[in-house]
Amino acid sequence: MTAPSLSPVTATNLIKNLCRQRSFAVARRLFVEMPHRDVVSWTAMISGYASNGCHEDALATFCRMIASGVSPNRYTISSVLTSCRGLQSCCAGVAVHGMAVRWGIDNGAYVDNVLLDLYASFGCIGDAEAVFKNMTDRTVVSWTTMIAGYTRIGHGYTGLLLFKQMIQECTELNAFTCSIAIHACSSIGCATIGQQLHALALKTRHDSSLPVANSLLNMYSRCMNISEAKKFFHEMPRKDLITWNAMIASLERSNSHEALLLFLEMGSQNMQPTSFTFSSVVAACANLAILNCGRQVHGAAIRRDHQRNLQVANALIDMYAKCGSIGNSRKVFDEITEKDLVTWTSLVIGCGMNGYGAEATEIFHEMISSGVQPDQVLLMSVISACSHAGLVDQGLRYFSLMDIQYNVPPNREIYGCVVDLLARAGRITEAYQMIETMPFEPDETIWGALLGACKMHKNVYFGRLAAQKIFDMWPNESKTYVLLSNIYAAGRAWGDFAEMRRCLREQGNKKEVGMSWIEVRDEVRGFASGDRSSSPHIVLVYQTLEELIQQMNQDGCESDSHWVLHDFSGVT
DNA sequence: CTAGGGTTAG
Repeated sequence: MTAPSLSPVTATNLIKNLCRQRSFAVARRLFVEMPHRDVVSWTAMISGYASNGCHEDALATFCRMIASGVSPNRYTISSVLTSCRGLQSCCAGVAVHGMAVRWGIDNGAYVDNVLLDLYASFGCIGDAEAVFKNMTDRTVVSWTTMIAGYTRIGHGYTGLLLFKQMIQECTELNAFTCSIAIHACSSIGCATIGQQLHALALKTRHDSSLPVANSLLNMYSRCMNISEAKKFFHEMPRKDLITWNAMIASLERSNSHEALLLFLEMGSQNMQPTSFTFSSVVAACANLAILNCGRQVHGAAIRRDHQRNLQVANALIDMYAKCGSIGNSRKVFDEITEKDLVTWTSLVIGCGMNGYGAEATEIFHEMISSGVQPDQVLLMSVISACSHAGLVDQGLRYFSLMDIQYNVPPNREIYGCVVDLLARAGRITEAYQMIETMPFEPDETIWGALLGACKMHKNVYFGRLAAQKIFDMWPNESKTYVLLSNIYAAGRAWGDFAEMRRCLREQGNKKEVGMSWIEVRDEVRGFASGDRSSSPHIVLVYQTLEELIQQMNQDGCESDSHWVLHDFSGVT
């Protein structure tokens, strides 16, 4: 059958179905061969493209329609606005909005609802708000779009206020709105509202919707403790991939070992892991620094062709770096064709933490030459890499250039990093002056960096000062007492040392022992400093340590073992 | 011929 013999209605339906099957070429030929193309057939073609992700084609078809003298209607406008949003083109969206106003077709809830989403997703929440206020026929979609828009830009609380207003105005509540409201609640971490929303979901029976249940699971893991989330997960009558991914992602943040166990269980339930799953599981391996396991997960990702997913690849760079296998980080990095800022930052951080400061700066410059705009996280990583590699002056140069050359204003974290850079290098006075003159209130991490450096460089004067500041902010932080007492010990200020130890004992503030672990063949072995009973091979370990220290001393390196004794006496 | 939802990373 050829196009001319089809009725316009049949041809339109056919175009719609062909687009849904992604047979765009056939749909287009059918459209072109239609003897008479009215606004409905043009719109069918545009919306066929728009609702199947071909936004450029939708926009181009819209332009041809205008050029051929056919006026759009509200259906056309809402389809083409969908594509403007899909192309992330605020300009195109504003232009189409303007045309709609000129043609007098900007009314109607459908057009307004797309406009809301368009403005909200470009962060122009004020424009969205203006459209919303002028709407005479707000639907539940309008409310939901606004709540989602506010949540996306980090104003979850405003979103929840709108939700409350919506309920009061008796707008029907559906599962869409329910899940986005719960999401808004997770984003601000409010457990009380979260429980109220759970009750509301139960009352309205929307809890049986999987998206609602999944956002409740996410809410429990972000607003309450992980055991609540686990309980909810196990009690869910139905679970889909998103359910498993959400649970694994939340375990990755709290207990990476359990995340790996759940990943295995997911496989035994015949759920196929997605890129989401792999990025969480790779991150879990990174947290545990277990290289062998990480390589196996990498292999599993390759077998399922998820290693090309950018988030997975970025997680792999981080994982290899944290496992000390920076060469593999580089390999993964080199294979990524479309790198984003996180890709570059992951490698810079990886180099920095492995002591490759020069390489970190090289990669940074490579990124700048390729035209990517850096942000505060990246500049902090570069300065931190310089700090850890002892490239003090280079780090200071990046700091002084960041505002004028890279258009990145330094934030408090970056000032903290520079304080650390100076203090670590023994330039304690300069570090202190930096704290005093910076445009931010120093927090306990900044004073902590100074205090740590004072310990390293045995500076009693500034150590006492930094510790005092931290006591003012965190009176019960036993770590501070330990650090300061060690500084006193180093300065032979034994009276002060004894006083600090007395405070520590009086406080009775028992600190958890810092554990470390190492992967030996297929096993992970944990150990703590001073622990002489955790392994049958511990005698051999200490013998080897002694030999290393002797070797270091022979080579002219001063070993600093007396700190170890002070650090762990009194802290259990 | 038209609109809104749940899970990932530095």
